Amino acid sequence: MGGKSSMHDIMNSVDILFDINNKFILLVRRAKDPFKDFWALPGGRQEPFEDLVTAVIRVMKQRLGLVVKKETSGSTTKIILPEIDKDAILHQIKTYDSGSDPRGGNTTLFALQLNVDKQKFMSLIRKGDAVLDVRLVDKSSLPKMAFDHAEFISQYYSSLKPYSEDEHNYDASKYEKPSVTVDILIFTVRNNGLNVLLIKRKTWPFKDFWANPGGFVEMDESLEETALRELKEETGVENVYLEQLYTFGSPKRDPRTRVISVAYYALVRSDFVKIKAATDAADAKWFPVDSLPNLAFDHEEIMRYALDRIRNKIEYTNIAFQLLPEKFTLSELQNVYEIILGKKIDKRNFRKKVKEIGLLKPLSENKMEGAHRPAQLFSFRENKKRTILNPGKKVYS
Amino acid sequence: MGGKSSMHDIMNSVDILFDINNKFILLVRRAKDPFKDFWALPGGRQEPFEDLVTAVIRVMKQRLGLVVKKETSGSTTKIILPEIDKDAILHQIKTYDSGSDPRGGNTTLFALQLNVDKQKFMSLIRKGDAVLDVRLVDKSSLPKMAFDHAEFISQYYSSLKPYSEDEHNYDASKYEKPSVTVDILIFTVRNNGLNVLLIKRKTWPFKDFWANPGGFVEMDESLEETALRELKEETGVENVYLEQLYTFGSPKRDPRTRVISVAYYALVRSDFVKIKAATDAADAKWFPVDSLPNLAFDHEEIMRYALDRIRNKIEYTNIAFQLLPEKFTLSELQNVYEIILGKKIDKRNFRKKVKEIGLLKPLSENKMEGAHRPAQLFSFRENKKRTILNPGKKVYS
DNA sequence: TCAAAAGTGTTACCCTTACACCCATGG
DNA sequence: CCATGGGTGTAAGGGTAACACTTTTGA
Repeated sequence: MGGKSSMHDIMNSVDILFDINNKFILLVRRAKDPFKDFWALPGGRQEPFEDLVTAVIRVMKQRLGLVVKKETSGSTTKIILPEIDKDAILHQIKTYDSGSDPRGGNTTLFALQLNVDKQKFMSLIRKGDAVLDVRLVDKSSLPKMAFDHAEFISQYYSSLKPYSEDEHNYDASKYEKPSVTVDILIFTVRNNGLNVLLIKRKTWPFKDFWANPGGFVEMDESLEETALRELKEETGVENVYLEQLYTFGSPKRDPRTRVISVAYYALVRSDFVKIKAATDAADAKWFPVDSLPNLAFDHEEIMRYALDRIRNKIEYTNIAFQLLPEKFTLSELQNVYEIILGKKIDKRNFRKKVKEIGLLKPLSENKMEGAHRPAQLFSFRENKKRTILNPGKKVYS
Repeated sequence: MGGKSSMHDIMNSVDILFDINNKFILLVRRAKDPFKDFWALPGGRQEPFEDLVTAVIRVMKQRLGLVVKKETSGSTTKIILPEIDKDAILHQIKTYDSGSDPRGGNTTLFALQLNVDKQKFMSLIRKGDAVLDVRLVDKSSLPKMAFDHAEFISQYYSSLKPYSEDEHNYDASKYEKPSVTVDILIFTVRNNGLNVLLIKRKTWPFKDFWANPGGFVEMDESLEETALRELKEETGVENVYLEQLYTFGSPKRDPRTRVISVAYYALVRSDFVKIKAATDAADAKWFPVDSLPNLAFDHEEIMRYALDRIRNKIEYTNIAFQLLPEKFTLSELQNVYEIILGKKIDKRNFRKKVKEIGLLKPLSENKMEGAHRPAQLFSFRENKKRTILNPGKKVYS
């Protein structure tokens, strides 16, 4: 294992950031070198074979005279202050290595966020071991700090994961809000297959994975407007079939923060599309839906959902028309159905139904292409509302 | 500082989770005790006074023959694999204490997420020091693991990320965020009609209007959990049919602020329900859907949407069963269909279909009620998946 | 003249719908 | 004995699905 050990006595330690009312931090003034007389986060050594959490609790007692109880469930530890009937989750924030402490060993930073009356909280605190003074300090005006504690604190506040707050307070503005994005699945028929437009992510998380295009909802636009804006940014197209698919909101679906994503899907004519890689994408490409790459986030689940919806919906609506140019042949129309449904349809039955519902306007032109009989061209009558595959069914728009 | 040190030679170590294509994990088989022959995450000791990141890179080289470069900016480290032109952020996941390793010391888990060709990646790997074998293993079928590595992996995938870090320091707070609520439309069959539960608002806006129950999405609960929580708060019921309906997000739908509402609907048995007015409601009451009062916000639109969905869905799914008690008569079942569809169904045709699909289990009991012939009771067979009204149709759950 | 796609009807089967009378019970 | 809802079968009609050969063109 690694190089030979050189038998130093390495000390690990723990530091504690008491985040009080999201305003104050509890600091202690050090009685000993290194950094004698400097302010620091309360902390101390982790004894050999001692748990990190045990060390934290011991340090609270020895440095601050603070007696707490703990309650563990799974990998979560709750710290309880019985005298003031408060509790909070003990969060492990980050482990810093020896660069930050001349004594060597690693230092693991923990944080405890409490919403309490300042006086009440401080009444529980007593100057302990190796401590000259204890004080609540406003987080925006910190004194000079020992070790790298200023850096610890600034990292804590710049990347704090949301904590849950008191349930009793119903003021919406005090609640932590999730981010809301609109993801859009853009489908087209191309190269004899159903294709979807994906973009390649160029940052963490899921760097180099392919993903559905999407973006944040602006405060003054509707969800559909967001979807249309994204669609235009990615493809340049504007008048297409667009439908809300589903809203995905698992708390952990995006590792950065809570993101709720409203998924839309669009059906576009591939000959209209000019792919433009938007700013947040390294690359953009059409993929056949039956040979997709690894997708980012939960986009595989979203994709499955969309394909189900399209295949289901094409049977009782006329959405397939969105994928055809203005003038088209009956074979082209049938081809779209076959591609989306993934199965062959009988030619005579298909044509019989198409013609009997009167949704198509026969044109006098023919499409001459290839060494075979020319095909008659048709266009759509907008007003009619019956479906092709199930003419007896109602049409749901 | 704490108790007196007892001069043990404590070893800290690092473990590395290669998260490949969001599907595979790189494991090594250990050549030495402890846990000889077991599979483990690649890892190794952190030398005294060695950086955590340096230890990680050294371990990659010694255990896996993997030569990487690093690039540090701020507290973020990027790992580069020059041979295959890939890079990824090295994430510090969590520090585990000595409980997880009999040798004592803390173990810090790092993760590296890569989207690469499996073969290409493995071509960079060579069995190294103290390693019998190296393999990419599907994350869903892990072998028995050394130490607590199975636990490490499971915590990693449940996204235990103490806080988020990103090259560009992703800062969700720089965008203004909308509020997100879940509204829930609770339907039941009661008094020979389809009814919906509404609550009376007791504050501005729409004071004294009736509205669908709803509430804010908490940061750590999924949308469905929010809906279930609201449902339980309002009605006390827990095991019901619940389905996401649609997400409403017009910028002006709530006069207070931007509120995006994810609507769910539930079908409940009215005999199970005990209406409790939650704290934010002056009153809660069942209303027949064909004589609704004025509704707050855009709740009339949401209601129309829900009724469309239910009436449509009852024809090709078995959701109606949710509205019946465990034992019921065929007339009661037919009644539910007639109430929801708002039209009469032929008794003989209905019974013929119900019986021929075998979804019902005839019971030997009768229901004796009123001055007429007793009715046979039935219960549902859960396993069958054909619909009543369109037995030929597929069933969409 | 051959390959390739366009174009064209009929039939069997199954599902849906319409329809009327007897049965068992309580009052 | 009568009012009330429970319980039962058949036939017509319509939509779906299966099936094969001719037409037109370019090479």
